[in-house]
Amino acid sequence: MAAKKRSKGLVIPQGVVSRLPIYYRHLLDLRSQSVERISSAQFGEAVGCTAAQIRSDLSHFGSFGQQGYGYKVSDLLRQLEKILGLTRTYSAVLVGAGNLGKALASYDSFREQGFVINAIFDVDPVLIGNYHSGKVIRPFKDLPAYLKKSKCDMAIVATPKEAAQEVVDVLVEGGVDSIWNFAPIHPVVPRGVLVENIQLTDSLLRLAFYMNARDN
Amino acid sequence: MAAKKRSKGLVIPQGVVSRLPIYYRHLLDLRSQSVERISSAQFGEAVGCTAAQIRSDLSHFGSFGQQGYGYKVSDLLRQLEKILGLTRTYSAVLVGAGNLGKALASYDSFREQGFVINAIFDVDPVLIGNYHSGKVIRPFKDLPAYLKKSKCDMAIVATPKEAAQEVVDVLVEGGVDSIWNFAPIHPVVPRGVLVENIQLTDSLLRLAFYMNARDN
DNA sequence: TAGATTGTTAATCGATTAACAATC
DNA sequence: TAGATTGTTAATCGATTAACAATC
Repeated sequence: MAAKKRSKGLVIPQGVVSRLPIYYRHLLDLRSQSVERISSAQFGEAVGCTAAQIRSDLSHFGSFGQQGYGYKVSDLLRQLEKILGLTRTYSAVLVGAGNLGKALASYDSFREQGFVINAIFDVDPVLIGNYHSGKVIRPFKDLPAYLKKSKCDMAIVATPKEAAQEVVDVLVEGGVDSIWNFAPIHPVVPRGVLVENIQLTDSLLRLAFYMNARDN
Repeated sequence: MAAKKRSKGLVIPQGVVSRLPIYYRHLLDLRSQSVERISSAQFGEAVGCTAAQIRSDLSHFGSFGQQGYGYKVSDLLRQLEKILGLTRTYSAVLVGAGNLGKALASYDSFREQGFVINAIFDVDPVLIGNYHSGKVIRPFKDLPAYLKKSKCDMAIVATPKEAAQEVVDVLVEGGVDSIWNFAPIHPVVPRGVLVENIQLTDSLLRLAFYMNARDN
């Protein structure tokens, strides 16, 4: 049975993982339009891939469809929520309260998805003590003590490049094992610590590449 | 000759394009450490791929190394700047002056890379007329007129989900053919218009997936 | 020259797609 | 039941890697 593969430790290909959030988003759309069922063919059409890919991707996690019918939107949505781990909440700390950090702290859709920022840290004395989205900005030096007291499922790193590795080290030292990193580096972490990087500049450079390639 | 393939219209695989910014970033690092030469083996080691992949990726664009020596950092950097289109500047408009838009407007590394935001637009009467990073926030309804007067190489879309497609339509109508989109949709655009999406939530969901998978 | 390392070709690997028996 | 569509297997496609002749 396909779902068993997971617990056997079989890895899910990266490509599959990248598509799951797309599927999930589309299912939310379908639900909001009160669509009850969808076939893999319709689904593929909507998200821009083949029906076979939809079915094959989902089969990594189990059998969620019904022959001759397709998938029930509400069922598949519930399954994807389970797969993506959206049936619980996540407590987070944010390090870096510059413009980007502030933007992330006040981004509602994260909270709606169950990610709650419980504390904000920065080194800048000008920022420390200020309130942002209902939270006081704390001095970075208090981070280790904070992590000792408070459970923290993940950290958001939105510092400048230069500070990022040190920040990650302090977080890992404090027991944080999942990091969402916006600094333009690939932080080095011990095995077992997850890092998901958002490289804004890389994305911009890809766009520049394609602009350039088109014009040539 | 490999470089010729480009002008013949041969497409560069997505994977290659995604790695170019990583290579570029590492070369900047090397230069700042005054490293003069590097072999594909050292390079691969540093960025986490094989030597063969480095050489194969670069060979899509030409022959930049020297047998028995490797690559001269300054030369390869110059070549990558050309490939990525970083030898010119790009004029941009920003639509959406919320927290994320403001963060992007004041993100120095974009300007350093040659991307200059010339105008900021929003629909919110509270924001219109305010200044941010030296630019006045203009009413969105003035965007078409602005695009008629002013050259614009690309647009940054940092609006809520609901507004994004309409904004993209207005931009495309106004002649903008490259869009850096931060709204959580895949905008529909005519052929020939480039869209690079940054899906913050998708990235967060991938992290959640891996957290969940690890704990099971 | 001898040693090192490229650019490229061939071999391998993995991911995507097409096809179809199973079955709702 | 007949029609539709799944989950999965086999075929295809493309990307990565290993190997090596070319050569600095």
